[in-house]
Amino acid sequence: MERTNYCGRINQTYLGQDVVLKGWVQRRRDLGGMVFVDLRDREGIVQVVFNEETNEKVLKTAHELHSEDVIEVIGEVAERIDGQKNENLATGSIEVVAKDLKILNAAQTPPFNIAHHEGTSNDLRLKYRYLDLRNERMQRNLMLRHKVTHAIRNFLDKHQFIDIETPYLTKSTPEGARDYLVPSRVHDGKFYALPQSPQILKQLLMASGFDRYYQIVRCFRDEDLRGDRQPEFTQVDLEMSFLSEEEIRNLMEEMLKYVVKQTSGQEIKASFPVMNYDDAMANYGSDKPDIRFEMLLKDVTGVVKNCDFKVFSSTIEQGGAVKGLTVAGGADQFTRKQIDALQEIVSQHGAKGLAWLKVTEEGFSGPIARFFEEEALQSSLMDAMGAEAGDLLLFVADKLQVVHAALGDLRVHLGQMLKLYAPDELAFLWVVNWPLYEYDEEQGRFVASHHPFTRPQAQDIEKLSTNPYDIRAQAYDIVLNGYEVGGGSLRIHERELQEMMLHTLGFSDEEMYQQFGFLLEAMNYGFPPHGGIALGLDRLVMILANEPNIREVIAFPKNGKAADPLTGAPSMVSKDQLDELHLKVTASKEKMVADNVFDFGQEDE
RNA sequence: GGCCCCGUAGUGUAGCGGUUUACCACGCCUGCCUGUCACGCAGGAGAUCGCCGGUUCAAAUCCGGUCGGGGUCGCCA
Repeated sequence: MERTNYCGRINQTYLGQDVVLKGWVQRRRDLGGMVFVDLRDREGIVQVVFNEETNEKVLKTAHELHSEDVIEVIGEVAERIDGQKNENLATGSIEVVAKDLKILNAAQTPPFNIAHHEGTSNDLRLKYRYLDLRNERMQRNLMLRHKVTHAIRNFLDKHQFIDIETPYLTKSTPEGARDYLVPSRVHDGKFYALPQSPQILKQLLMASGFDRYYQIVRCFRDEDLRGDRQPEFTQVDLEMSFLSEEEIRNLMEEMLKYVVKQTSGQEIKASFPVMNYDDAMANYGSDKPDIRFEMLLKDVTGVVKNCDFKVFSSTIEQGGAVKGLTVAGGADQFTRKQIDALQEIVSQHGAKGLAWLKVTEEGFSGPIARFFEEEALQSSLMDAMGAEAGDLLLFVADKLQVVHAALGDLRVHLGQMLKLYAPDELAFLWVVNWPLYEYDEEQGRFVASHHPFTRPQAQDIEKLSTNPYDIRAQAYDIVLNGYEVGGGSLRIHERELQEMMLHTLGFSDEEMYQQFGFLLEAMNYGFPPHGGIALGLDRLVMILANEPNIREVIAFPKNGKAADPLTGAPSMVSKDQLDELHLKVTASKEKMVADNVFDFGQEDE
């Protein structure tokens, strides 16, 4: 029989009608003379009733049902009498009285509780991902993801964007993340690289005159994973010709508001705040500030420069800085032990310690209070920190970079710990005026802070040869709730400027032509002014879904070691395969076998 | 690569040198039960305490190593 309805979609309008349902047994409640089954499909759950009056034979089969059996039920939709309705269930006011039951496929007992997978190890969930994805939360997340991409495509189509695919087998380029390499059978000893992003190709599409391009595209980076980073991830990749930075930002803002409206129903009216990179670093200690709450970093370097607390004064003497956070009302909230736990957070970022003061009506208290007894010092410190009685003051003294990293992270932790924002709040902002270059101490050279095709700000171009560190880029990041969900820039479209840029990055002429010759050459043939942005789709969906980890919005993610416990990838390959690819593996066989921990398909019987 | 945390029945956990025959809950199996909804009741099975080594009269418990997982710093233009 053909299915007539989704379980979760049955409601009062079907009363008295016969329905054919197909789904999974979420739960059986067997009362002997009657059986209740919670039947589940992608749209939800409905209660099915089996009893002797309707069909004795069917009741007998119902006694044998197990969790996750796939069944077909034919029955009549009936209203539940008062007192039997279930308020916690969307379909709780009705039930399906079964007339017929067919077991389409019986199931083994699942290896973990599918409906309540909280606390189940990540590894087990990934190994049986197809079961984990039956969980309501996972179904909801993947459907949300679908709605987000659907809304994006819808919006971009309306705005004349053209979806164009770019190759996955492409050329390895220096700069940036490590590439995933793909060996070539046809070309001895040569490799393709999977794209870290389609950056150059989308620029070339601008040269071709497509004017507005987009692609929802997989990107690959062979770097260590994090909660918000997977080795393969999805970008909403866009490029536009003839638009200014502001025009691009406005369009993206409109798109993001549209996406939020379409998926969560939330209407964001105000325009996104635009913050200078320098201000973000100074006030939030981060280039992706979470502006759902205040608690700004306060600079007290000038105030404590000459104080008797040597940790402060000598750090400043050596060129460092002292900054702090004011935790409003925190004096009574935090025990000594809890403050020690905060210390752990800052030390992860290289800070040597976390100094603290509690502000009381009588002045400061705490282990370093004795250094701040002088009244003038006390009041100027209070002023600088914006503090009042009852507050907790936390300080880090170190190199400015360390201070920012430590306090920036501490701030985020405190915001979370003290619940300083609503759980479903969405706080977008733009971070602009990025430095074009950063100095990489390890490599002893400048590296592009965005990428080598980023356009310097017009007034700074002359500094390319004199003072690269001082150049600002026409680059912009879109930040949401403390996550970088996208970044873009205006690009260089003039050959001469692009060559200057690459020279500053340390490229010789030869290296430059070898790596990027095709791009430079394209710039000879009428390359339009252009710019673009790439949004991290996984992160965006993660935040909209209110999930703490990007894995929860990806159907088949990798684990922390970039492996897939479900399929067992990556795995060893045969010698024949290697030979054909002209490859020789030098890793020890023992190590590889030991590393191959995945076993499956083996029954224990 | 560094640092931190975790590995005990199918799942989640308790136990942290000897009163242990390794606790509890869920799940599983058997039986009973006609209005349950994480149904209930009675009974039952299920664990070489990740692995290797050491300390000890005695190790799930302490120590070292190793493997696996998670987080984080580095890394991620």
